[in-house]
Amino acid sequence: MENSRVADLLDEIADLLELKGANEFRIRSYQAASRTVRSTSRRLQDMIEQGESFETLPNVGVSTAGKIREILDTGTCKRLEELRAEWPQGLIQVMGVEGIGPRKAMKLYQELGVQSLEELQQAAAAGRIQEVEGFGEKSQRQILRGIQTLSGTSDRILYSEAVQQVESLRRHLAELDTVKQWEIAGSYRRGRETVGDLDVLVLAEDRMRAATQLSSHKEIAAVISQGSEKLSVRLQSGLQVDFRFCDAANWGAAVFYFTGSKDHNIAVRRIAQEHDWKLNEYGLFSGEDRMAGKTEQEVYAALGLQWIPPELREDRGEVEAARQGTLPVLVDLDDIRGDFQSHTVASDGSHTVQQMADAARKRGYSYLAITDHSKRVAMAQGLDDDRCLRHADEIRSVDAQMEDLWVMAGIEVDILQSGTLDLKHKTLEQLDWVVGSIHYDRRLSEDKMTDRLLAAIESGVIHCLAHPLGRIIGRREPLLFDTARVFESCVNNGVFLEINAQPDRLDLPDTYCQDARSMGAMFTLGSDAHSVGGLGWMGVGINVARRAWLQKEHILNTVSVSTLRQQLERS
DNA sequence: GCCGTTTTCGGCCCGACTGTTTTCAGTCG
Repeated sequence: MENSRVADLLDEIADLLELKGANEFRIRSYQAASRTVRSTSRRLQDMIEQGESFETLPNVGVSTAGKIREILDTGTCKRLEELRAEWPQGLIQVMGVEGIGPRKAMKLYQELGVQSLEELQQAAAAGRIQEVEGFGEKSQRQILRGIQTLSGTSDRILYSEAVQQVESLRRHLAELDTVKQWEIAGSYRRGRETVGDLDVLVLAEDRMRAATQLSSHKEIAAVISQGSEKLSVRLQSGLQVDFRFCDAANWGAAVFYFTGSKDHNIAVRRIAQEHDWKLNEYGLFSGEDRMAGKTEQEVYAALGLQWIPPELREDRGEVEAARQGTLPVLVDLDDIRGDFQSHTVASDGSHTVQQMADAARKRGYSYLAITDHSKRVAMAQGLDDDRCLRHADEIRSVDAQMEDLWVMAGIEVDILQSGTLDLKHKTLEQLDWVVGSIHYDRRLSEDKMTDRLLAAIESGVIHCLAHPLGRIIGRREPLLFDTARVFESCVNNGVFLEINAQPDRLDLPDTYCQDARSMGAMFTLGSDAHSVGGLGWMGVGINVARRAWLQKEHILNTVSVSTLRQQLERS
């Protein structure tokens, strides 16, 4: 079982306890354990096999360690089953709607018998919600909106979660003697922020035997269909995986075809049609003759195209660029020399400045910006002016000990409702790196929100606008503001736009980056790591940058430390 | 339920907004 699945079950325990009105610290404790499990780079299964105790993990004590072991052994645990028996399963989904927490979910359950999202939707549509004490017309409207947001993405999982499923598949596939070659295609290969299912191409001579071996994967909950071309299964996590069998002769064509996107395929096929050729998953054909199909390169080349990186395959001009030989050289993870957003125990991170710095150096970075929260983010124990400056001193003393890493004294300062910043300019001016971001007062009119952002950008003290949209994928809508004006102001004021690499943020998203880039914007990548493991999210951020056609020269993280110092001195 | 100890139990995440009320509960980050 994968870490993410264990984390899901711990979260479910926390949710059910919350519904019950259990001790909030106990709830938080399960959530903390879940976060640890989710973000740790060690596989729990591996830890068991190597005889290591889960109690060595932060936020995991005797009790939770026992439950994790139980979950790994049996797929669930007694405590969870007890809690599940107490309340309707659907109430957790109801709690997932923005604006509905445990109390409201319980109230609606008790007053209206709402046990599921569907029943919530019906109750809201019928106007019954606003009749309940404590609710009104606005709550009812917000609930309908919230359900819509949820249903838009509920059938897709985050890319980062898919990565874990793929890792598990990878280990299984590596052990099968029937599988000669395999590749994950689809939106996963294109690096999309969410993934609906996995398309796995498999090269095997004996397909029947391969199918049997594939089906033996421990993570499979059910086989949906099985034939000579395709095996479809559903994993325990709910994710569907389609294995498609190919031959060596059409391998490239199949990889091309199943990587998509649909629109990209159509655009490429149109070129084949111009020549009276036919392009499908079995190859490029002139009449009955297969002209190409072994590799993707061969297929593209036969059509007079450069090979197109999967991240660009969205029919956003890449086919024309490939035809003219003008595809961009996309930024790569290897180009990244540092990270511009990270947190420590000074606010809501779980590691110290020293630990974060050591981890950054281990990754081969030349610089790491420590950007803890400012005081407005009270729940994170954000820093006031005094603490901010003292923290900067601490960062600099760590920096002085590091030979080949610049630990940048920074802050993530909140942009308040008025557009002023949460800390004094005099304070911010003493720091190496200032990112500005919005966490509160999210529901302003578009005009007010735009003015608020412009004020911050024009303040002259922020280097970077962090997670500009403030969205959480599938859960929180983006802030409403005039993106063109904001991007333009960033360009004019030399303020970088962040691509926040938190897997559920990925903010700015690719299409916004493309728009901003066309206006001349420059970017930073920030893992927004809240622990040493979190630095690893950089790779997910790179996907976004690549999908946005960004090159090395558009991204500050690719410059050397000396160039970075020069650039920051000038600005 | 975890953590860090003053090693056996107290502290842990708190401030502000929203929508509902008429003084505040619930939610959010």
